[in-house]
Amino acid sequence: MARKPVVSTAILDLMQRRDRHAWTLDDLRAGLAEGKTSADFSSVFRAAERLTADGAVKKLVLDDGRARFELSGAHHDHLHCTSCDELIAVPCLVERDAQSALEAETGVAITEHQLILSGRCAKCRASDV
Amino acid sequence: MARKPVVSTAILDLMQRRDRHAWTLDDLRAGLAEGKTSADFSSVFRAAERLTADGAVKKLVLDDGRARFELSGAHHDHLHCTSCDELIAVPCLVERDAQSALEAETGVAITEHQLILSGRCAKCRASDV
DNA sequence: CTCGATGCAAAGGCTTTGCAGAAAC
DNA sequence: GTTTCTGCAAAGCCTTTGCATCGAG
Repeated sequence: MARKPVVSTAILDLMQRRDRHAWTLDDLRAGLAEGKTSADFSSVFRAAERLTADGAVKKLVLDDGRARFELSGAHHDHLHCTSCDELIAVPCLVERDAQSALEAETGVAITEHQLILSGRCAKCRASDV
Repeated sequence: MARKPVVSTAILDLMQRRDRHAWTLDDLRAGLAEGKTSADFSSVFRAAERLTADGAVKKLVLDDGRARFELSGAHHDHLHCTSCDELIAVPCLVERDAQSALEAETGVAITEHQLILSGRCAKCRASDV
């Protein structure tokens, strides 16, 4: 390495410091901009891409077509509030036995899954009527 | 209605006739082009959008950012082959009890979920090495 | 000097929209 | 004539890439 990956480091730092669970590229850029290490969008993109490849963060894409990044950790599923767009981590709800049975039946070697539950969070339901 | 929605009709017809489970907009356009009613991309887009709103088809977005459309029917989950990109319908694998418990705990009113299992299908695993 | 990291700008991929023309009633 | 559907073209939204520059070893 001929130069420290300033942006990558700042992103990890940001993600660890803040409470937010999942970040879009723009969230990350905005977050960095609030601090000392503001960065160009493409730099944020490349840093996030690299962190994903390195396994430090995980990327997931929602229906809106935008990617979200979260710190790596134990597998979990997600709850997405369709009103405020918040993404909440929840324990895995997929039946393991059924998944195994499915592999046997279909011949597909399942390597991972992504479950996104959608609804309106308590906050949003309380706020408007 | 002052005009028959030719494209919408052709799309439904196509989806019912062919074996394919999920269609991208481009798949639909190509499929129509093979038949008599080829249509412009925007027309396909609007027809699919309308069919989705009417509940005739369901739309889902994969990690690649492209939307797929499938005929409406009983809820099911999906198995996505990362090699050949095929999308296979499979029975729902989400634990209902756990989902209910989650609603109670989080206060989120869950309206739907989308589960996509990823892996390589038997065909793809057999074809290379 | 060398190599990776960054910024700027432009290109890509897919979706979405504006507008005028065409078809059905 | 009125209404809705279509095609064409253009704009949008995010993501991705090319290229020159910069900075640390």
